[in-house]
Amino acid sequence: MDQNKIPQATAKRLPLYYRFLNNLNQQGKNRVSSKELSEAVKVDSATIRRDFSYFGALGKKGYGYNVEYLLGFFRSTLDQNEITEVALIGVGNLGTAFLNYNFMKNNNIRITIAFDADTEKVGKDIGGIPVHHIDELDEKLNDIKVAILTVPAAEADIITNKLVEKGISGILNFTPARITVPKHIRVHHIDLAVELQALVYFLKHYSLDN
Amino acid sequence: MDQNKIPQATAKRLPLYYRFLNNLNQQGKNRVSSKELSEAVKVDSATIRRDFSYFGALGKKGYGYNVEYLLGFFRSTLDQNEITEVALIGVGNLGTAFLNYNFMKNNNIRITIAFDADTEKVGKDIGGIPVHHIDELDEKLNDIKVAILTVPAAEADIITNKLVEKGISGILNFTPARITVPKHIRVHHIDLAVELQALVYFLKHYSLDN
DNA sequence: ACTCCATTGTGAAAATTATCACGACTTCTT
DNA sequence: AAGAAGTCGTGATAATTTTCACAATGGAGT
Ligand SMILES: NC(=O)c1ccc[n+]([C@@H]2O[C@H](COP(=O)([O-])OP(=O)(O)OC[C@H]3O[C@@H](n4cnc5c(N)ncnc54)[C@H](O)[C@@H]3O)[C@@H](O)[C@H]2O)c1
Ligand SMILES: NC(=O)c1ccc[n+]([C@@H]2O[C@H](COP(=O)([O-])OP(=O)(O)OC[C@H]3O[C@@H](n4cnc5c(N)ncnc54)[C@H](O)[C@@H]3O)[C@@H](O)[C@H]2O)c1
Repeated sequence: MDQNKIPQATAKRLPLYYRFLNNLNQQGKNRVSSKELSEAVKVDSATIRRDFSYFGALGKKGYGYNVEYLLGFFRSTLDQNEITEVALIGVGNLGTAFLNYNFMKNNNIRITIAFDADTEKVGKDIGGIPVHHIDELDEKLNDIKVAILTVPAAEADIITNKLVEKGISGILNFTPARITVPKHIRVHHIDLAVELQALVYFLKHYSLDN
Repeated sequence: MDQNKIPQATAKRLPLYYRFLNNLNQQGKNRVSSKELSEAVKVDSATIRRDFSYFGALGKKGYGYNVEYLLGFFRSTLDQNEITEVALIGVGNLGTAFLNYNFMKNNNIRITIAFDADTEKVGKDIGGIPVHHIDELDEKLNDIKVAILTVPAAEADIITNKLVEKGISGILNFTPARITVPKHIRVHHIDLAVELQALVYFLKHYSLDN
């Protein structure tokens, strides 16, 4: 595809930059330096300049970056002009929190459909999003390329297989299961228990100043 | 502190290894190779061996690793013999999900106290955890070194300052705000909107086979 | 006891990521 | 108009992380 040159580390920071540029724009600021941005997002200013430079010369020497221009640039780079629809599987504690959350502030990604196995939940609207039975996945999940997985770990592989068959491209996996997918499908794991344990480990084993 | 030699990338994987070793142990397996482990946790087997090697020679050539031994080793390395208490601030959608979640399967980390500003929520027990008013933070938050932050973004800095004053060491921050802390305090950000946007970006801009 | 096989542990190389440091250019000030 | 101050873009370097590849060695089978 187009920009295979952009380092993954950079790509992961783009949404963060985008959000802060939006904030600045809403505050009416029209100029920003890598130094200011650095303080806001806690990323070294040289790293920010390097990140931006992969997209060309976006700023002006001695001046900084024009907020509106940069924002527009990232909006299209991050495909925020079109809406990306996302499905959520597993309307439990975590799934419900996501459905109720307004992802779409400054953000054109929407959860538009949810699935669960529990007949208590099926048929409801949660946060304005309809919950269907998981058996209807095949019928209802069309043209959606991204799924959020918040089912119990034991169900993760089964559901993943269904999603893969249905032609999903990316999965944001919140279950502790490390799911197996064909290599053209991208999975990002967010493993809350691991994050918490890792934080505790760092606190106990790393010296205070790093 | 003790093991400043262990790369951060390695440290972040330790809880993952620990969990899978627990699973294997419960399944009655008493032997495992880096290759098997690799398939389960989706980390290259050479990386796993390298990770383990920072702690010494834990395995046997031609045999692999003894599950029980390795598990015991990681249990003490990850301080899973003692309980780590954690506070949660902000009992909203996300906070409630965490309180209801049983973090402690194979895991000695517990949320033991929660705080909120909403008097509707104060006084309740959610998932068996008492919710106190945020104004009681100073009085009630003692000896707890780790906090999970799930308040609205606009409150993040205020609450962070309170936590810092109270002597917290680590914060797991779920708000989109990039909070500012003295440098001896460790903050891990889990930014769900950023993760989702990054996933979408990868899908659209990276070729299918990587 | 001997051979074969699997698998570790690790030097060395490669890949990725972050940071330094400065020349070039812009804007601001006087 | 000239000089000072500020800030980018980037070559070079450093730091970190991953991966290769294989000698060394323990275990299993005969
Ligand atoms: N809640 C947390 O704080 C938390 C933290 C870390 C990890 N997780 C993980 O996230 C996942 C979800 O956690 P949760 O607390 O929301 O669990 P939950 O039990 O509250 O929710 C799971 C939901 O999935 C539904 N479900 C079960 N089988 C299904 C199937 N085959 N198809 C569709 N839906 C199905 C259930 O009906 C339920 O609504 C789990 O894997 C959990 O380990 C949760
Ligand atoms: N829910 C999600 O799916 C989701 C996704 C991404 C990010 N987030 C972020 O996580 C945070 C929490 O999200 P949420 O959906 O749970 O929000 P929420 O509004 O449901 O919950 C926030 C809670 O914080 C409490 N609160 C407000 N001010 C407080 C204060 N000063 N002290 C203590 N408590 C206070 C509120 O009473 C409420 O219970 C937000 O910053 C949000 O941006 C949430």
